[in-house]
Amino acid sequence: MDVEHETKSSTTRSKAKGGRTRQAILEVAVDIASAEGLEGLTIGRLASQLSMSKSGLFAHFGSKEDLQLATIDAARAHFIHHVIQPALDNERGLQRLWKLCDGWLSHVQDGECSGGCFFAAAASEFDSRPGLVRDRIAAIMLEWLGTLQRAIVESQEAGQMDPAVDPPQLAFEFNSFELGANWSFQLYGDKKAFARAREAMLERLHRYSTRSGARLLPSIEANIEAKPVRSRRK
Amino acid sequence: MDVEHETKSSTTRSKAKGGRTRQAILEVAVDIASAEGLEGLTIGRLASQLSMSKSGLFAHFGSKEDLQLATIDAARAHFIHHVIQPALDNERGLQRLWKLCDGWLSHVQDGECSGGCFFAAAASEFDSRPGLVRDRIAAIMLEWLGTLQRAIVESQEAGQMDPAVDPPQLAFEFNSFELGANWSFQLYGDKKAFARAREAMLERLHRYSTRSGARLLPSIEANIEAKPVRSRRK
DNA sequence: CCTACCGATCGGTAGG
DNA sequence: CCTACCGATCGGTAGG
Repeated sequence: MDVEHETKSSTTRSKAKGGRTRQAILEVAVDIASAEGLEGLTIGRLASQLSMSKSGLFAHFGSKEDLQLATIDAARAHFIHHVIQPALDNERGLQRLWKLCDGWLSHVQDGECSGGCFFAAAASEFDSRPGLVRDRIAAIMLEWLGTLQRAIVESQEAGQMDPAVDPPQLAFEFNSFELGANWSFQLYGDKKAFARAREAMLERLHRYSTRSGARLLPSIEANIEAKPVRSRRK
Repeated sequence: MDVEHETKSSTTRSKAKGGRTRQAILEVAVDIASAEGLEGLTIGRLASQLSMSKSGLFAHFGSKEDLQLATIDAARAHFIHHVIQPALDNERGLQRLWKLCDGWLSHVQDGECSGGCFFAAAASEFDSRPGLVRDRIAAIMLEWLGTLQRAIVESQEAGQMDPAVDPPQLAFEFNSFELGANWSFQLYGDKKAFARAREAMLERLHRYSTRSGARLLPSIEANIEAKPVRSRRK
C-alpha cells in the first residue's frame, strides 16, 4: 500500500502520515529500549536520534508512560511476527512446540532484538515498579507462557507426548532454559548457552515423547546445525 | 567488639567510625539497589534515607561507580553468608549441591533481598553497559556458577552421581531454574514457581543419582514442606 | 561531616 | 511539527 499515491482526504492522509511517523519513532524506540531499558529510553535521546525536537516527538504520545506502552506493543508485534507466526506454520504437536522454543532462542541468538530479549529485560526492570507498564509486560509474558503451554497440551492431544506430563511444569522449565540462555549470552556473550538450552529441551522432548511422537524427533534434530547435541556417553 | 569503649588511637577510632558509617550506608544501598536497580540507587535518595547530606555521604565514595561497586560487594558478602556458608556446612556431594540450590531459592522466596535476587536484577540492568560494574557482576555470577559446578563434580567424585553427567550442562540447567523461579516470583508474585524449580531440580537429582546417592534423597526431600513433589502419575 | 553551588538532563508545557 | 521555557533531579565540586 503506497501511501504517497493514496487519494484519501487530507485529514486521512495526514493521519496516515502521523501513523508512519509514529511507526518510525517506535522502531527506534524498541531498539533503544532493548539496549538501555525502558527508563533509559528518554524522550531527549529518542528525539535526537530521529533528528526531531523533543516536543515534536512528544506530541505523538501523551506522556512517557504512553511512549513506553506503545514501545512495548511494538516489541510484541515484532516478537509475534518473528517467533510466534513461523511456529504456527508448523503442525500442532511436537514440531510446533519445538519451533516455538527454537525460534525464541534463535531470535535472541541472531541479535534481532539488540539488547537480548526485550521482554526479559523489561520484566526485570519493572518487576518492582507497579503501574500500567509493569502490568502490560506481565500480561505479554503470560501470553507467551500460555502459548508454550498450549503447544504442550496439543502435543499430548496429538498422542505425541506422555499425557502424564504436567503442562505448566514443562512450560516453566522451557521458559527457564530460555531465560538462562539469554542471561548467559547477554552477560558473557556465551553462544554455547543456546546449545545448552536446546540440549535441555530436546532431552525432555525425548523423555516425554510417545512412540508416535518419537518418530518426529529426528527431523527436528536434523535442523540443528551438526552439534553432537544428543550424544552423551551412556 | 564494642567500638564505643575501644582504647585505640583517635585516628584508628575515627577510621573505625568511618567504617561503621560506611557499613550502615551500604546496608541501605543494597536495599535500594535491590528494589530500584543500581542506577536507581541515586546519591540523593540514599542520603535522604540516611538523613545525611549528599556531599557528606559522597565523601565515603569517590564516584557513583565506586558506590555501585561497594554495594555489589556488600550484596556478595550477604549472599555468601546466607546461602554459600550454610551449604558448605553440609557434606560434599548431593546434600551440599541440594543445599546450594535450595538455599538460593529460599533466599529469594523469603524476600531476604527485597527486590528479588540482587545479582539477577543487576546482571540484566548492566549486561549492555560495559564497565567495571558489569565486569564485577559477571565475575560474581561466575563464582556462583563455579560453586554449583564444583558441587556437581564433588557429587560424582563421591560416587553419588552418574559420572556421565556433564557438570557445566547441569549447572546451566539448575541456574536456569533459579532464574525462572525468580522471574515468576518477581513478576507475578507466584510462590508456586519455587516448588516448580525444586521439582525440576529433584527430578534431575533422582535421574542422575547412583544407587549410593539415591539413599540420600529421602532425607533431602523430607526437609521440603509436604508437597507432593515427586508424585506425578505415571 | 556540612552548606552552597555547578552544568547537564530529565519529563513536561505554553504558544504558535 | 517548532522554539523557548519550567521545576526537579542527576553526579559532582568548592570550601570549610
